[in-house]
Order: sequence, then structure tokens, then C-alpha cells
Amino acid sequence: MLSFLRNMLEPPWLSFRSLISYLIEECKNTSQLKQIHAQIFTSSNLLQKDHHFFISRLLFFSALSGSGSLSYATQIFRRIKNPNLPIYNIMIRAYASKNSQNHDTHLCQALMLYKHMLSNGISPDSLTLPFLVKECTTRRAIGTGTGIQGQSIKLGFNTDLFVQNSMINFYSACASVSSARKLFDEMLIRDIVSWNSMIIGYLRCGRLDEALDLFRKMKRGNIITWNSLITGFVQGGRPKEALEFFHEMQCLSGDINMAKPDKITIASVLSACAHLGAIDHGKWVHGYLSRSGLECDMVIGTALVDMYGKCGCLERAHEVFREMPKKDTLAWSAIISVFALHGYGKEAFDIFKEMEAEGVKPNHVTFVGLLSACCHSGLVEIGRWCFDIMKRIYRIEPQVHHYACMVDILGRAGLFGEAEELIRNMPIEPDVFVWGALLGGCQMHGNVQLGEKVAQHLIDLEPLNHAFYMNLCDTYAKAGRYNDVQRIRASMKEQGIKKEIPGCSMIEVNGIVHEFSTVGSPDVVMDELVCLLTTLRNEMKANIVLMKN
DNA sequence: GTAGGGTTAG
Repeated sequence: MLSFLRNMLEPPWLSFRSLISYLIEECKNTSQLKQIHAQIFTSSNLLQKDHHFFISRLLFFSALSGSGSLSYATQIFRRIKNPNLPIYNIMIRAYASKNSQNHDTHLCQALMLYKHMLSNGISPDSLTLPFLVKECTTRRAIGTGTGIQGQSIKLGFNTDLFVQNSMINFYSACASVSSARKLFDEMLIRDIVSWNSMIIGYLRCGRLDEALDLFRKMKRGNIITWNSLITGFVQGGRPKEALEFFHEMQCLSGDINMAKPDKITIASVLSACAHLGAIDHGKWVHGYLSRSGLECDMVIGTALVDMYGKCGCLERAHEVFREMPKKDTLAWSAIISVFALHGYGKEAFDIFKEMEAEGVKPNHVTFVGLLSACCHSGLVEIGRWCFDIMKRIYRIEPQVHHYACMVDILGRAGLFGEAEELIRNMPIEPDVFVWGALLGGCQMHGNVQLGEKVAQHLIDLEPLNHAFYMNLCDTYAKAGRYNDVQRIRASMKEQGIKKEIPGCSMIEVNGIVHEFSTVGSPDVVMDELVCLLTTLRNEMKANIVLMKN
């Protein structure tokens, strides 16, 4: 490459700047970069004159491209006598966006660089501040972010579109969405990023209707708007509307300016299908993916595994998983959870062994999957072992949902002493799910004595949650104490506690997702379901009679 | 330059 570089130094049609820039961009690794770096240093005076320019190109590649190295960039940076603004911006951006394990250190370094730059008499430009604000958003550094806003006002950048957009994003993600809205309303000029940042802000905090309201007011959304709405509605518990957005996208696809679904759309829509159990939609999206020529990457593969698994197609989920060329922790965790969900405890652990053999490190989600596998398959001893190795071997500190799973395993097995001891020794505060799991066990085994105590505790935590009263009623019923059932029901009535939101399930019939619950369900679906349930009940009764005989 | 994706119990 060096000889090529020497040969190219003279052509009149190619400037040094563009030649070196081209070569830097073509670098595949730090070692090639070092060769060019050396060449710049040993080249003619002409090159030396433009030293800052070449160094900033080198830094840009080394600090920000995937095949560079931040530590090499830092080494170069430390040897620069008087770094200029573009050089500082590259380094601040690199430190602020690097996915380091030690986030706080890097944020500190980004801010230290910023202070260093100011002390060298260099003022930031409109690029510097958004890098810092983005970093504060990722790290949820509220104090620092607010401080940077103060700086931006002082320096007169508070009307810069990029600064304003990054501040909207910062406030909506870290502090308050209403402060973000205030900034948004005060803006004289807004671009698509301003609108998207505000919509995403509302989606993030579950204010879906306000997000929707803003979306309907904006001129035209781009792919990020649509994808954000789909994901936001899935995560906000309204997956049916997420599918409707996708449908709207399809209907508008005739418009040349309409955003075309991309990989992110597919992943989000598959997640919506998984939440709804909408297998026909899911299959259609899978087909669409193949037809569209979009690459089925690891994220989509995982979403497909999850969708097929949650829609009841264990085999298809497994098949998709096997066909995935690369699998990360999330992909392995997804298939483990699918086996767990279907009650295949042993198979979930077989997959786990395979994952370990492949050298993929499990995370806390993997262990939720494994513990729930134990729970659904009644594997008490394996559950205890799993909980132990998670802490001891994998150094993963159990979170509150791991405790909830473990209590569930023990409670279902009627091991109340052990479950209570586990809760007593928890290093974190047990939440309603942990106590709820214990109450579930009491309900199952008719353990009135403990059930009363646990239910009372849960009622103290959430006095208006009807579920705990109902669980207590069921515990009494299981023990044959019907007077107590009546007493609790009367007490609920007296306090005005009722089941406000009816338990709701969804089923897809001929490609249409129907919601059904104890109040208001589509008649066709209910008729079919009642018919099926009657048949099943009669068959079960017949089998019991046969078994008794 | 600032905005978007998959896995977590009950």
C-alpha cells in the first residue's frame, strides 16, 4: 500500500487530501492505519502543512469506525500539540458514544475533554453539544444534561435545531416529557427529528394517545416514525393497534414518498404478532420478509423464534432457530423460554448445555427462561441448582423476577418453609410478584394459614388490586371454608373493589384477531369456544369414568 | 451531528 501511496503522490488530478482520505477509509484495521499514519509523518512539508486535516481523518476512522480502535485514537490525540475544534469534536463524540463497559468513565472523559477544550480557548460549535447531550441521555445523567442545556443557552446554541432536538430527547427520556413538550412547543422551526423525538418521548412513558395525536398532526412520518409507533404500541400493551399501523403502512405503499417497511419494522411487527398470538399474521410477515429480499438477521431470527413459540408452534420456532447462522445470548434465551413456555423443562436445559458448549454466555434473561422451565415442569431440585449456579458460577446476581420464579417453583411444590426463608433472606425488597407467587402456592395447596398472612401483606401493598382478594377467596374455597369466601366478597363489595378490567384473551380466527373476555366478546368466537369447551369437558368426563372402571 | 429493532413471571 505504501508504494502505491508514493506512486500516487504526484498526479495532478488527485489532491493529497482526497487521496489520504480515500486510503484511510479503505483501511481494514488499525495496523493498516498505522502505516498511513507513519507515511503522513515522513512525507513532504506539503503534507505537514495540512497536518490537522490528516490527523482528524485518521482520528475519525480510528475512533468512530467499527474497524478502528479508540485506544489508538487516544494515543494519537495525546500527541497533538494544539488540537482544533474538529479534532475535539471527534474525540468527544467517540468517548460519548463508545459502548464501553465503564460508561461513567467514558462520560467523564467526554466531559473532561470538553472542559479541556474550553480551557484551551476553543468554543464548541453546534456539533459538540448534541454529542454530549446524547451521552447524558444514554447514561440518564440528569444533572449533567441540565448543566449542558445551561451552557447551550450561555453560548447561544439553544436555538440550534440539532441542540434542541437532542435536548427534547434528553428531557423526554430522563427528566420529564412535559419539559420536552415545552421545548418542542417553543421551537420556531421543527424538522422530522423534532417530531419523532417528541413522539418517541410520549411512547417511552406510555402516553400512547398523546404520541398518536402528535403523529396525526405531523405532515408525513418517515420510517423511524412508523417503526417507533409500532414498537411503542407493542411495548405499551396495545399490540393490536401496532398491527393496524403496519396495515396502514401497506395501504399507503402506493405513495412514492411513503416509508417502506425495513428490518426494524419486521422485527417490531413480529413482536406484535407474538403478543397477540396472531399466527396467521406472523406467517404472512415471515413470507413478506422472504419476498421483500430483506436480510433475516439475528434480531429478526430471534423475533421469529419468539413469535412462533408464543403462537404455539414450538417445532417451527425450533426450526427457525436451527436455521439461524449466528446466535447470540438473546437468541438462545428466546428458544429456552419457548421450550419453557411449552412445558419442556428437560429440553430447555439441553439447549442451555448446547449454548454453553457453543461458548455463548448466558445472562439474567436466560436464567428467567430456565427457572420458568423448572416452574412449568415442576423441576424443584433442578430449580434450586439453577438458582445456585446462576450466582456462584455465572456471577449473575438474582433480580426480583428470579426470586419470583424460585418462590413460584417452591410454592407450587408446597415447600412453604423454604419459600418463606428464601423471601426472608432476599437482599432486595420482595415485590408483589414474589409475594403473589407465594400466594399462588397457598391457593393451589389450600394453605389458609399462610395464605391469609401473605394476602394481607399484598393488600397492604396494593389495597385496590382485586386479584389478591380473589386469590384469598380461592384459597378459602380450596380448604372448603366457604363462609370466609362470602366474608371476603362482602368486604370487597363494601370497599367498592371490583374487577374493573375484565381478564381478556385474544385468538386469531381466519386471520382476524378477536379479543374475548367475560364481558363483550364476538359472538361467533364465543359460540365456537363454548362448543369446543363443552366437547372437551364431556370427553374428559368420559375418560374419568373409563379410568375409574 | 440529533430520532427507531429481538429474548424476562404472573
